[in-house]
Amino acid sequence: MSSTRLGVPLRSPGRARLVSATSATSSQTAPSSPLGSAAPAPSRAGSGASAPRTLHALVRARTPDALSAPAGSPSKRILAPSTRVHVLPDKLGQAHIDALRQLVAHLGALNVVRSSHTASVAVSLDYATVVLSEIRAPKRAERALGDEAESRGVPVLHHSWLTACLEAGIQVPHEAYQIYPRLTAPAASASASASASASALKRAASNEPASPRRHPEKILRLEESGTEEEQEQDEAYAALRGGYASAEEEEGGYGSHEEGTLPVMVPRGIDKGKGRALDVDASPSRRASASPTPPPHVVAYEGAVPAWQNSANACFRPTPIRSMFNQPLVDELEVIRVSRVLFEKNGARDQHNSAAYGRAISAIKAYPHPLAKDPKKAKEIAGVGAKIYKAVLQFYELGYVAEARAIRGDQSHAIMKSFLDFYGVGPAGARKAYQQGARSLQDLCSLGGSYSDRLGREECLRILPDLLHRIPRRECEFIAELIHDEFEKIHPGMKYTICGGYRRGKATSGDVDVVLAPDPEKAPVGDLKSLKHQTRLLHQVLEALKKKAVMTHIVSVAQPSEYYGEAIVPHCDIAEIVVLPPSLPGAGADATKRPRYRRVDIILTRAEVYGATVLGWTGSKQFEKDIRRQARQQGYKFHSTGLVRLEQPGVTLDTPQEQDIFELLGVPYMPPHLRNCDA
DNA sequence: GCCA
DNA sequence: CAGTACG
DNA sequence: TGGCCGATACTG
Repeated sequence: MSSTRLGVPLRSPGRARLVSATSATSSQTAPSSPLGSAAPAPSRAGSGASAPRTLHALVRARTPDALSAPAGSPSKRILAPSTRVHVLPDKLGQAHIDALRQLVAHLGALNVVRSSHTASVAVSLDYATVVLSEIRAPKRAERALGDEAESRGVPVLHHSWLTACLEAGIQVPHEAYQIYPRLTAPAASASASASASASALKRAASNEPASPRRHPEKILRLEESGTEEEQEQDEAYAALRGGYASAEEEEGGYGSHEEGTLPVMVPRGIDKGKGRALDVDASPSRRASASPTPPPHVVAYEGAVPAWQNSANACFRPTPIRSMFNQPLVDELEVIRVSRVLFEKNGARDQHNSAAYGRAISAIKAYPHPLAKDPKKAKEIAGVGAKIYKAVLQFYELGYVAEARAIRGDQSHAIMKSFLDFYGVGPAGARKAYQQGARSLQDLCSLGGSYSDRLGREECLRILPDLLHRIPRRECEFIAELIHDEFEKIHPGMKYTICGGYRRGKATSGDVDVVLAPDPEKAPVGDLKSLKHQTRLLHQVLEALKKKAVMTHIVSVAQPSEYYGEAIVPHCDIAEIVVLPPSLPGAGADATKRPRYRRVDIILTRAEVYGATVLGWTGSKQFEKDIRRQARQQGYKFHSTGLVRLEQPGVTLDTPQEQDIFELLGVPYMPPHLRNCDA
């Protein structure tokens, strides 16, 4: 392993691929894979004569091509893709079993099929999240399951649950169909319709209510990293109350952050009162010292806040950090979205499924009325279609969305979701790692690590846990100042903005995004003479940061293309690095606490496109996607190196300020605090 | 999954 | 090329 | 029914 620590090679150690890592641990692979275990439904029995006519008829009637469609690309996704179904053969004819399996696949779930070699029922039950049967007697079901499965608590449902889901067009709660374990509340007979016993379902579900405070995935965290999340939630709840949160200091040594004092922003569509929002701009002159007075990094935004409008485009809708009205619903749908991300394949339209959820979630988050009062209003929200509308109704009828609840209860989902938090691990990597038996950070690192397999296991375990911790605002500012100072030494007269979640007002950030450019206002040196100078400047600063032992790793330094066809186009110079900041000045007694490694993005751009770069790095993700869509629609293309007209590619328009871009695109200026369009 |  | 990152 | 952010950029 090349010494990546302190001796930072300008060749990046890279964001390593988990996939390509050492293939050591495969011992525990077998029974834990959610994917590898599933076998496609047998397709031969398409016209099984002895199969119950009703079932086949149902499938055929609603989706003519369902039976011929390959398992794995369901035409309707009604069950969570993480649903793994085992069909108990008892009392069911083979044709009936096959039909059920096809229905399972059709609904988007996976069949768990016991291989003929391992005749053990227990083994295949190990994969299953649900068992289907014709049996109606709990005692018989228990016997059929065997000891091991029983201890795992996989519920046995009557198979009519499947057709109920198909009919409803959405996954329905399974309490009414559950045979074993027997529910305390007398569940309706298996054939009863789900809606008939809605109140019973409510009771049955009450032991697992949809609550925004549930964090099942926390189990996986290495350290006690819950506090930051809670901090952020406290802030959110304070915002909901319209009050102030007293943010307890958790990140000792770095002073307290004060985002609890952010006032609630009320879009004019809700309250006729004059919209007043805040902008966050880090400028060295407004450095935070103590915090009796308003937080210095928060600058009032005095302009008018755009009113809510029912646009399918997030950039037209003011969206605060948390919805004051519908956040629990947003959180519920987000669970489903993440599961779609984890399971989406590359080939099908699957890949846009999660994006559709993302847009709907964003639209609901921005919706300025409580849907609880009138859930039917949801179908009028642009971005909410037939399917998600059903989910909304279900949420207010039952208190949860059945699919989301099922996902929450799925341990494999929780684990894979937690893998996504690691740098360099995406959906494919998370799936693969899980499949190979990884269940923890340690496992992940020994599989090859997310962030650099050159780091090796030890280094990996040393750095990655730190990177999971979110960064308080105060420290974001401190780090940005360190970096800006280095730029000033080499090229005086630079301005900078801390972008990302920080700029959107979040209490903590996953990393620090610093956008810098020569400031024409105050530059004694003036603008950089050329893009080459710009690139060189960045490298000089990196060198300096390395010397000072502030920067410990270079993740990557972008070498963007200089050409666009014939034309030379301007680019941003981007460095993704890891820093180990010295303790904050004034940390006092708490200075004993060791600092953490932090991810930092340094973006060096030109004054003429400063607005575009800041806009592009402020987010949120959904906001960026949608403002780009809007740009397309208006005959432009936008990205963080500038705005260009489609007719004249190669000519980058001057956009020194964010407002310039909003204006050109016909979008009302949205202050950063209202661009929180992701769940 | 949603929409032009 | 797929996978991932970056908002 | 086609398109969904970026003529992103990097790694293996």
